[in-house]
Amino acid sequence: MAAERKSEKRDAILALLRRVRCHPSAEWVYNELRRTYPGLSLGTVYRNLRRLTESGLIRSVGVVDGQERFDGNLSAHGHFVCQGCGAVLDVELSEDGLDALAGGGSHGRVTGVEVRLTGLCRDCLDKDIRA
Amino acid sequence: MAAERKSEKRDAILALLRRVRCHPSAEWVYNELRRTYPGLSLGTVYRNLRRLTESGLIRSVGVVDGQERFDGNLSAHGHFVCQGCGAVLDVELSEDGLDALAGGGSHGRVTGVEVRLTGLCRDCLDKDIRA
DNA sequence: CTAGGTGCAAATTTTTTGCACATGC
DNA sequence: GCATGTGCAAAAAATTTGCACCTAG
Repeated sequence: MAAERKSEKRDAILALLRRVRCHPSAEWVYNELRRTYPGLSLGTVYRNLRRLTESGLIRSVGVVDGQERFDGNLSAHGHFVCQGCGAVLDVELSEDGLDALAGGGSHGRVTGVEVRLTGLCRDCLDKDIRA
Repeated sequence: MAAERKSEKRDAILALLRRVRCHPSAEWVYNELRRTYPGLSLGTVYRNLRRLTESGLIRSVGVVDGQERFDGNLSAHGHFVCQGCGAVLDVELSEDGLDALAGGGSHGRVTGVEVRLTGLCRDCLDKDIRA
C-alpha cells in the first residue's frame, strides 16, 4: 500500500510551516522554497500540502481570499482573519471556550475544530480611519 | 452611489436560504431556483450570494469540498462538517463558549465568528463500520 | 529493481467579469 | 431616462492530474 517514503521536498515544506508564524498558502510556500529548490514545482507543493494535512502533520486554516491557508502549529488555537489585508493571526482560546465547543459533537465523531474570527486587524483599522 | 434596488432574483435567493435547513452552495441554489426561474443565470446567483453576504443578510460557512457554502440563519451557532459526505449540520454553541471566544479579539475589531467542527456524521460512521 | 516522488503542462473546477439588453423607480 | 440587475459566454484563478523521468530503499 501507500508507503511513506522520505522526501526532501516534503520535509522542507513541513519544516517551513513549523518555522514561520504566518499561515501560508501553497503559492507562498512555493515562492519561499524555490529559493532553496530552484526546480521545485507548484504541483509538488500542492500534493505535499494535501498529504501533510491528511496525515495530520499540519492543518488547514481554510480558504482566505480564494486561497487555502495552512498551519504547522497543531496546538489548540483559533484564527483571526483580517478582511482588509488577508492576514491570519493566531488567537488563544480559553479552556472554557474549547470545552464548551467540544460538547457540540452530537452529530457524529468530531476530529477537528477550527475557530475563525473575522474582522479588521489593527493596521487595517488605522488605514480605515485615515481614509 | 450603489443604491440597493429591488430584485426578484435576489429576494428569491434570500428567501430560499432562509427557508432551507441545509447550507447551500451557489450551484445548489442555482439548480433549485432554476425550476421557478428557468432563465436564471449562475452568474446572477454568484453575484447575489456575494452581495447578500456583504450586506450581512446571509453568511458564509466557508468552503467545503471546494465550494463555498452559505447560511441564511444568522443566529449564533456553529457548524459540523462531515468529511465523508460534505454535509453541514448546525451545532448549538453555549453562551459560555461564545463569550469565551469573543474575548479573543485582541487583534482588532471582530465582526464575525465561525466555529467549524469537522469529522464524520452518523451516516458516514455507519458506512465506515459496514465497509 | 520497484514503489514512490517530482516536474511539467494540460485539464478541471469554481468563481468572476465584460458587455448588451432588460427592468425598477 | 438612468442607474442597477441579469443572461451569456469568456476569462481568471486555484487546484488537480497524467505522464515520463528521477530517486530512495
